[in-house]
Amino acid sequence: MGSLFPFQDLNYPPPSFLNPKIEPKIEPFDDQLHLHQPNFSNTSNYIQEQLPVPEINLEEQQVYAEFYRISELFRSAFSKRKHGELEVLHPELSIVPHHGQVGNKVSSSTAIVKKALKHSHRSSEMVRVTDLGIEDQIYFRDLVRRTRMVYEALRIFLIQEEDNEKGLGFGKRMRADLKAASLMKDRGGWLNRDKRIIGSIPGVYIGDVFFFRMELCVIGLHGQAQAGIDYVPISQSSSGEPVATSIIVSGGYEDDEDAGDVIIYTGHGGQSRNSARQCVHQKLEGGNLALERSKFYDIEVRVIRGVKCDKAPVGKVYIYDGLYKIIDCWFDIGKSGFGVYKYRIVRIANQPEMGSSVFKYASELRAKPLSLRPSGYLSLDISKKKENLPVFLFNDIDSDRDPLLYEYLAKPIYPPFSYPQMNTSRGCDCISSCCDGCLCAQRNGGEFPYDRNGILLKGKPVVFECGTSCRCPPTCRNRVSQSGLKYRLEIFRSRETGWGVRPLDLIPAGSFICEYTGVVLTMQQASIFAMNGDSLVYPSRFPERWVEWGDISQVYPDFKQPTIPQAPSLDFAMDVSRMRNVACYFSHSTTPNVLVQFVMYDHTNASYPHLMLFAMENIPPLRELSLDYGVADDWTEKLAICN
DNA sequence: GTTTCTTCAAGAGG
DNA sequence: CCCTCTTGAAGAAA
Repeated sequence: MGSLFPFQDLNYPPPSFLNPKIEPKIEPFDDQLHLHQPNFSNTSNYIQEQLPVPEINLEEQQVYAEFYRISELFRSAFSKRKHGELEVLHPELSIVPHHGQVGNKVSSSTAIVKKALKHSHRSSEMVRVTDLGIEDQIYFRDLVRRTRMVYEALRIFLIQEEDNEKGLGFGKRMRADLKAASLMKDRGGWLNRDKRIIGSIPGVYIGDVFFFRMELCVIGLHGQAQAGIDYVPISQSSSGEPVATSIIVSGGYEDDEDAGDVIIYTGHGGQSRNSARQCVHQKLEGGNLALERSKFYDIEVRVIRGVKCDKAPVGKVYIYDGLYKIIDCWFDIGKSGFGVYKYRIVRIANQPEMGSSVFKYASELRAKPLSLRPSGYLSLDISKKKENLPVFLFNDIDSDRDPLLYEYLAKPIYPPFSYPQMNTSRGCDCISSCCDGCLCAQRNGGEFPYDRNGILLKGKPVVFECGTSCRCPPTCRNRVSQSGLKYRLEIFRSRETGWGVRPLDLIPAGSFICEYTGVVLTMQQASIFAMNGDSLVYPSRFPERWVEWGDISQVYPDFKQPTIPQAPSLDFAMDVSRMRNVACYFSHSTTPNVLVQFVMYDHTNASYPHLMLFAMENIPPLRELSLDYGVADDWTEKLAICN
């Protein structure tokens, strides 16, 4: 089977960049300034009596035929098994605690992210963090991920709250991006404030995507709310010289030239108010001086690019592109005839590919896949139009064609008895779009599960979308996950994870990605099926990652993740041995970027919810998608073996 | 510690 | 779509 349980853990950066044998180093920085010799480290039981089958079309009949075929398999085997044994085969639902299990080594490095207090300014102590072991990498990735989830949850919460108070589209909007950051700062929720980190920030990977400048401040990637150059100021540097830490290249200066690996960057200042034109000479001070000093001492800077992106809330995203060095610095006359400081900034070799160029590549790939990659495609749509977007199948490393052997199943096959009997279910009576207080909102605990953009607001034990018995149109905002793919996906072959899945689009955090499909089996059916050595997925084994999504208890301690509607009993297994969809190829990770949210909409059997997959973070194009399959209780031991 | 100043934000309106 | 205005918050410097 191979691909069903891709248990190879997927933790970025990919293993080829790791060297787990090396102890983490947190180097004091000041000495290096004086030595002038920086050391840049490389960096149902099966219902016997048949219930009436609802009216179905031809295609669905074939699908049901498959269900009955499998049911028949069990019918013969079922009688030989006893209930007691079945219980044993049904493992307890286990919620894997993921935190604080990362080993003792971490404790040394956690010091650098110790929560800052409310009034504290940034520290003046400079450090460089390199050669983190894989456990530490996972730890920091998780920390950054969680911090970003809080930020995003808070931001969306503030917007929702404002909408609820003032109604849609009236008056000026509050700056939720700023407000969320400010609230987190007050609670000490910002990262990396007790040390100034030179070089890469632990837990932030090249290619990571941000929608707001303030988010860069929150995680400590770039500490300036607006200024493009962040640096350790003179007053805080032991050598009396400023040191640049990070720059943002976002096209705001007319004299910039961005060629990717090489940037001609303009210093800041000299611009008139409300205009991007130079109107006075720049001075060698502040960030300009810091960049010059960083060049002199050969110190690397982080580079973040602002890149146009229609899907982003502000038409722009910020992409972390890795470390660069300033190799040249001069004073020049700019296009407007005033003096500007210019810096030639070159990307350091042997880093993962730049996020911004991956962005560009992915957009070309969407437009003309075959001209960019003439060989390697096994299918340009493995779903054969069953999905509303093509699902690519790509393998350029070996001859494995395994995914072609399975029938593509866009929706799971539920047992007929899970569908409602005629006219027994009720839906809402909303005509255009669902409104507050309608039946469907009540089912979800009085609020809608999604925002206007279809972003999942909070993880819940189960989400009720509007269904077949509702009168609202398909465009209703409570029909997010039942509408199919919105982002293009590619199943691809990887040396690290076997078969995996990656998007061709940027997927914003909280977005619906796809459903996990297969043939739904009762536990009794499943237990027999499992004896035949076939591939089953048990929904109850997915750790409850949804509790992490939309959790703002860090800022509002009273906040509790909803426990209503009640958790489904999840008394089923999903058979993917013959029919499956793209979700089946997601890799496993203990720091996943995708979560499982149970959703009900088309049938009434609460034990058989849909397994809907949502993005837990902003997922850049071509980054592999990963799910927590809940199999890695012994993960740390496994790691030890791998190393 | 406080105040002033600058700043490659982001929203809204023209 | 681009320009301009407004509001805004952090951090550096004084």
